[in-house]
Amino acid sequence: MEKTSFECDCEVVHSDILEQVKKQIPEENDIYDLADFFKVLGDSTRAKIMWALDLHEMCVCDLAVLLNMTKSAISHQLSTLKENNLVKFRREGKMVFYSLSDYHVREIFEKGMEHIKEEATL
Amino acid sequence: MEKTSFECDCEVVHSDILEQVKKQIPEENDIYDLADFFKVLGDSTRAKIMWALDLHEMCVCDLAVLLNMTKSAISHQLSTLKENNLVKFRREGKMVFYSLSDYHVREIFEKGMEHIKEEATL
DNA sequence: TTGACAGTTGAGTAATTGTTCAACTATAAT
DNA sequence: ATTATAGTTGAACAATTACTCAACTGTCAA
Repeated sequence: MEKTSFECDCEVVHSDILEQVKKQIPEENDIYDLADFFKVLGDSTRAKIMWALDLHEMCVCDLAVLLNMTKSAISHQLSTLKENNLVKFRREGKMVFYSLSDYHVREIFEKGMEHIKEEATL
Repeated sequence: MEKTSFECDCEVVHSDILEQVKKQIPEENDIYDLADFFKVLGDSTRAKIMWALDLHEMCVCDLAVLLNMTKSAISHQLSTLKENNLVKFRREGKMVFYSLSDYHVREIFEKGMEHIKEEATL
């Protein structure tokens, strides 16, 4: 344990552990991007949309009926998902069909659900 | 395509797809819990803490120095992580050491990072 | 018992965010 | 061209939330 004088209100830390962790922890930007990625999945409306699109491509109206929300609300959330490259879309006449753009997402959702289910049994 | 009269502002939907998706989509509560889980990971401070704890157990001061934040701010976020069963802790004298409580989290973080890295090459 | 430090907690504040509303664009049909 | 419907977009509002600050508890040492 060593004295320190950082901007935080701490006086004693385990500097050996700190050094080790500083070396191995991912870059600031990568962690930031990762947190942003999880933040996008961390809204129940977007999570429902993602699950639905994982099962089948759907148009905005389909999603609006499924979630019992307005087209506008769905479209806003699809826009967020689009910005984060989680969904892709194709236009067919007046309709726009959305689907998942990345296979990782399914795996992440499944792992997350495992965690949820396991926690429920504690 | 069929006429509908839901509370949303849609008139025509693909009812066959809707029926299929409704049958397969997870329960409302499970999706809600999952979104909450991702929401917890979706903050850069908490994401940094989780990465750090994945590398080594650390006390509050260690984390405060590592992230250059106050003990209070760290403690609040640890509290959130605790509530969501993502970290566990042990007291040793005046210090409290935190560590990850669930092996799923590491896998989920790694999958998420894969997604980020892949996206960066697009 | 008193002082020092690690950590927690609750209230308050500033910033973020999900939805609504209204106006808009795009496509197709008459 | 006009009308109708699918979808998008920006502003505004309400709700959430991350951090600060100050006061607090818990543990150890003298």
